[in-house]
Amino acid sequence: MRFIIAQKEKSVIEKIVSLAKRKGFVFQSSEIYGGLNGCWDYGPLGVELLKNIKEEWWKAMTYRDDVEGLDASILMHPKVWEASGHIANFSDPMIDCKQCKTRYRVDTLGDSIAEKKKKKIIAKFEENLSAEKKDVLKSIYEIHTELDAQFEAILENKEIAFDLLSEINCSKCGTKGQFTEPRNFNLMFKTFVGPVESEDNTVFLRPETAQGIFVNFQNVQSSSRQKLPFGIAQIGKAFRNEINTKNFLFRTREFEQMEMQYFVNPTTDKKHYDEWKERRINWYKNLGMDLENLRFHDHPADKLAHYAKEATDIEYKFEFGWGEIEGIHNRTDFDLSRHQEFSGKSQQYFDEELKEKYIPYIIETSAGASRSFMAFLVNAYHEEEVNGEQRVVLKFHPKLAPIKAAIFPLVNKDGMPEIAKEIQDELSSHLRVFLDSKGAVGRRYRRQDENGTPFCITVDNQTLEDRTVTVRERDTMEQERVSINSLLMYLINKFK
RNA sequence: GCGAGAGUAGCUCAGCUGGUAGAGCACUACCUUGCCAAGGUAGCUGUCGCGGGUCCGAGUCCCGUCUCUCGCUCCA
Repeated sequence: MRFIIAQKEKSVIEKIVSLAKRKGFVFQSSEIYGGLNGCWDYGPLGVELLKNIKEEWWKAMTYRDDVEGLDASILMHPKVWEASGHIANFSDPMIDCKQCKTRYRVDTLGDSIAEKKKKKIIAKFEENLSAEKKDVLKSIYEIHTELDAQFEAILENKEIAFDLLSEINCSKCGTKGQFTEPRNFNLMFKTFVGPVESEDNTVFLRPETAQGIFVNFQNVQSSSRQKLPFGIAQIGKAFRNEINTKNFLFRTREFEQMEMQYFVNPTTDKKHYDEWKERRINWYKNLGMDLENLRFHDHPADKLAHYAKEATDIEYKFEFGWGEIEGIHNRTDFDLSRHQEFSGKSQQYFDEELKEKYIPYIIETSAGASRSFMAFLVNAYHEEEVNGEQRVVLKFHPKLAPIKAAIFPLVNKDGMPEIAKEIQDELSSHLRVFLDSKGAVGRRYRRQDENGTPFCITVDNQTLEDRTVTVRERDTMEQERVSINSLLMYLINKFK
């Protein structure tokens, strides 16, 4: 009996990573130095695609009378992150069981241990403790008298936590004394304002753009004279020091968000939440995302984040599974209340119509620009067979395509290159176009297919007679004759 | 962070048990053809991810490290 090992089919993601590199969509960051984990650079075509995605989002979200734009600073006052809950929730000490590799949050480790067992563990732990450490323990006992609180406090104390851990069994595999030392996982990047590195001037790179909007709520509202309901939109980079990165652009440490926070009267939250859900999924649909690859994933009530009353994700079906590309949350008045509390500045809004003051509720639509980029790229990727040959084509929506049209002289003689150049000059002040005269025309079509260019304009023999060109559509590969004079309008209509 | 696999030209890869690197495509120039890629001729391209070690000699063996992919874990 012989085993035939089938050659592993390359995953779509691998194909896309290599296509992205070959065509100049995405490169690995610092590649010549071996790369930096989870960091990627957008190349010539990638930056166009990303820019187009952001532009379409910006148009859809801010070209309306109830949404204003904003571009807040990446560095913010450290108190912002205390108010937002990021400092408290973002820095849990974790331990791993070396035996079975299970990871635990140290602060919740005690929850699953029975009281009787806890007593036993502590007794054994006290027995083996050095005199010096016993003093530490004493001071803890002075503050905490309850067993559970004592247990937790010991685990929170860096000096003696490990001694207690070595008496605890892993609840999964039962092994004792195999826990790693507690390590802090702070997901925020830390840096310093000014040249001196000290605790006092520590600041964080924002882990989300939303807080920049919350703290500017009143500035924007009063300067733009907006009345509720209204929103503030922002596109910008955010940073999270993730434990590990994954899946190409999907989980990275530096990423770009497209966020809109919509401020509403608390009694109308449900209505606005539903409306924005609908608008946001339609945005993806209208830009050509396949329906079967899109879905809402509602967060069950018991899994909601600390700030949310209702939450749903718009997910795209990647090869690795459904992945969130946008979150829509009803954040209630959590954020503004917290900022009011921490800053001491009122965040209330006076509603002229109702003659009442209240802290607005916030409906948030938080889209990942980088994740959308990846979803649009994956969604556009098609392998087709044309006359027995494989054709790779990126079927971007024309609005997203990095290059809108390519211009080819059929042959490099009889004045065709000159006419092609003329057309390029005319179109290029309106659209991003590309002139290519290298190689057989069929090959040039294919090259543009891989770039996702929706239209190819060819100058041929007939052009010399009647000033018309052929326009070849990317997906159908069908051609249409258009006169050079009306070419610009013809194309512009295609991008509406 | 753990486990598995991978890293050789811009891309896809070959290189058997160690003897200082190859193919196809791409790219450049010229010729030829002329509407759905890969005709001809010539040419360019690599300290074999990085750093150590063993050896007379390392792409090949050993150790470390970085990066990517997959599976866990994590994802407020």
